[in-house]
Amino acid sequence: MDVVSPELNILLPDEIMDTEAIVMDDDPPAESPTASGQSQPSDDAPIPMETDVLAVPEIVSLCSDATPTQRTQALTTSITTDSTLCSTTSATQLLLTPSIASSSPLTLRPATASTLTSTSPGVVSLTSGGLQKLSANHQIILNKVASSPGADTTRSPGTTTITPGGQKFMVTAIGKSGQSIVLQLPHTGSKPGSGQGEAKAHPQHFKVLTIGGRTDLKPVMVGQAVSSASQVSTLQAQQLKTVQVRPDIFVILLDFSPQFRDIRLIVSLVPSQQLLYGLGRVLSTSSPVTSPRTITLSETLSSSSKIAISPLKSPSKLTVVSVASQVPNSPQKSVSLPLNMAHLGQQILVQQSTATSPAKVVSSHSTPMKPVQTVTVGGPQFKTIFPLSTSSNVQQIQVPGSRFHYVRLVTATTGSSTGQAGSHCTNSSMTAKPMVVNTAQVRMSVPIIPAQTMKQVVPKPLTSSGQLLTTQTQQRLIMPATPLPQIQPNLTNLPPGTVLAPGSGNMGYAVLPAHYVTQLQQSAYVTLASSSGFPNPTGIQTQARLPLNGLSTSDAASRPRKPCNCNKSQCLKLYCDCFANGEFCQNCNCTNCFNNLEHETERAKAIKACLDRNPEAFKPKIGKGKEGESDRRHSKGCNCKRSGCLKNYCECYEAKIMCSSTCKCVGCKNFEESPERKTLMHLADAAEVRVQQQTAAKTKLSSQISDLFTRTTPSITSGGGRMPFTFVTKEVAEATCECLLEQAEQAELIQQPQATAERMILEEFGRCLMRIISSAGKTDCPSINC
DNA sequence: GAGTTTGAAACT
DNA sequence: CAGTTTCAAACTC
Repeated sequence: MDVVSPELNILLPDEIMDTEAIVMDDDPPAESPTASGQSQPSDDAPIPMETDVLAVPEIVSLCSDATPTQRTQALTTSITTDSTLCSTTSATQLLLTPSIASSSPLTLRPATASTLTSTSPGVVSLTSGGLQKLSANHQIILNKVASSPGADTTRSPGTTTITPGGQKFMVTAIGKSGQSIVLQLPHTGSKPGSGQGEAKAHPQHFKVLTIGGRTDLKPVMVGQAVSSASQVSTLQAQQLKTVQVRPDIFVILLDFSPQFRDIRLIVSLVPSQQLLYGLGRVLSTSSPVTSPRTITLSETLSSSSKIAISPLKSPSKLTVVSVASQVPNSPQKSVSLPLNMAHLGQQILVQQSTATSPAKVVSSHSTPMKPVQTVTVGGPQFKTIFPLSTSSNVQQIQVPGSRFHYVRLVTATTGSSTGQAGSHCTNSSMTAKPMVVNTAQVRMSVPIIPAQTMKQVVPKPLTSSGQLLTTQTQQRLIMPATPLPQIQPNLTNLPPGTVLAPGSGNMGYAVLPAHYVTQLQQSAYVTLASSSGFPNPTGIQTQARLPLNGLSTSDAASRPRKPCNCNKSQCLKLYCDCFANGEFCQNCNCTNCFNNLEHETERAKAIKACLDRNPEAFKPKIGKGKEGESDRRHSKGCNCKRSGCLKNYCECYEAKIMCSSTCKCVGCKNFEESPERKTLMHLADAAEVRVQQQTAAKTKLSSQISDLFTRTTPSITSGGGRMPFTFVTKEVAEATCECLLEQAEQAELIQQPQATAERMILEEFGRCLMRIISSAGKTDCPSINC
């Protein structure tokens, strides 16, 4: 099912996600449409609140249009913060993990509640100044819900009640008086608003939020299911606000402690009846938080998914993770897509939709998630959420003029998502005030170039439509927010589907180093797995075992990258290829490496320093030619002295381009008419051709032998088996001769003496015979490889 | 694998 | 900008 992410995209204007920008509206909209079509008039007295809300629907049923059966699904949400990471690695994790039980309600417990008491079996009330009562029914009621079924009528301002056995999760007094939002959560075998006893028949599993660590608050097991979940946490929520931008989508604003004040829970009911919820965070300009954090959102309804997103360091940046879930009865599976963009404070909005695929553990590259792309362009804060297609892959995109590599997350699924993406952009640009480039109008000449081979690979221009892959449904461009003004002009060439969003202040541009996502995925998984007490699905530990530098197996194969061996540069200098390519060091041999998540600050400073020294430090050195490789040239030119520019010391030679007038090399032999260069090229070409011919010959031989098996009649047998000579047909003989000729040519190329050449040929002949004999001895059709 | 060579990056 | 130093990759043995 498609995730209607544009809604979220539209529904998340700046003022919603930006704490600083939120303008509380004391007057609710006269008509506050609700997804459920219900109306929850609130005649209760105004409840004191710490914050107001922009708009509050009376009742919003997340699955209002869903059938009772569809409503049977339940959610369990947990937000945890690994404080240990914060202390040790300056990284904080925020985990939102609805999981465990299929019948668990969405549980959100801002744990900054000063007190948490268990009023009755299965009922836990926690009180805080800004929190409201939470009822673990299959509803989330925001603001007043006096008449809501299952609501705790005894609630009081600042009280949050969690009733595991119920079917409602109620949050009251978070909005204006008389206003409420009821998030109807599906619950198996129970009606919305049904009593607690029914909930007992369907044990609830709670996972409690943990964000930050208030010393004055003890982790509390909420309900019996919490004990089983063993995921007790503390959420430093001091205020809870709700903002409904549209009838079907609203945002729960959780004002946590200062360091977590930017956390947002976004819940939406998309037209497809999907429940979308997720975390978003905004770093306000006043946010003192500078330490890197990782936000991981995970959900398990009948399925689970995880998204890890690093929070932003730069002010007014936004990271939103949204998870859409449905598939009430689909087999359990684990889906993970951590997106961590923490390093450079990039903007990321991620929306995920779990698919109805059979139970399986999906790797990071096959996860049925729909990553979104967000490009920060500068200006006021903006956020966009796009649905990310399932089975997304990561492709690298090289933005002209930028050495950084953008990542395009594409999906293997075919469909009309491309147009949909454009539509999203259009909608976003129409709805959202911040400027959003309609990518449908963008013409992108962005090649997808492996980062490591950037200097060597001729960029592949896109088609006129800018569409690289016809099968991709979404193009995602995720860029960290490192300011790279120099690439600004090139952003106009972003591919369709790219969303250009204004950044915050001077942090105009976000650049995603190559394999940023994949690398961060791996990192996030590691971090996730290390989260204390987190019920890590088995898939998490296995799905993110990416090869070098976060590359997928296929990527690694196509773009092998050497691990660096830096010792003194901390991998924060351009000496380090990883750093120079905008990648994290992973599986490298470096020591004292700072090019990782744990050293965001240092890395950001190093990037800035490099840019200060050379604003084009991260631009590709090899300029892209207009018509291919012939026009490629080193932008700066080499400065070789002794290598003659015919060794890999020379960047030009390494990039397989000839030196140009920009080079300052001495004794250069890397020019068109250079005999030395021609010799090298000839040898290289000869070697390549030789390998190809040899491969072809061997393949042919194998094919001939295989064919022989199929054609040989059983009449020619000896003792029940075919005689070896029956396999030496004309075709086999020819193929063998080709192998021998290839061997002879090879011996000649390497200038071997005649005796050696003869020996090589004979050895090859012997190998051919052995293959033939071996094939003859097999009963099945063999496949012989020389 | 250790040592050397090399040239870009960093520094002065 | 030029000279020097530092650094890590490329190269050799």
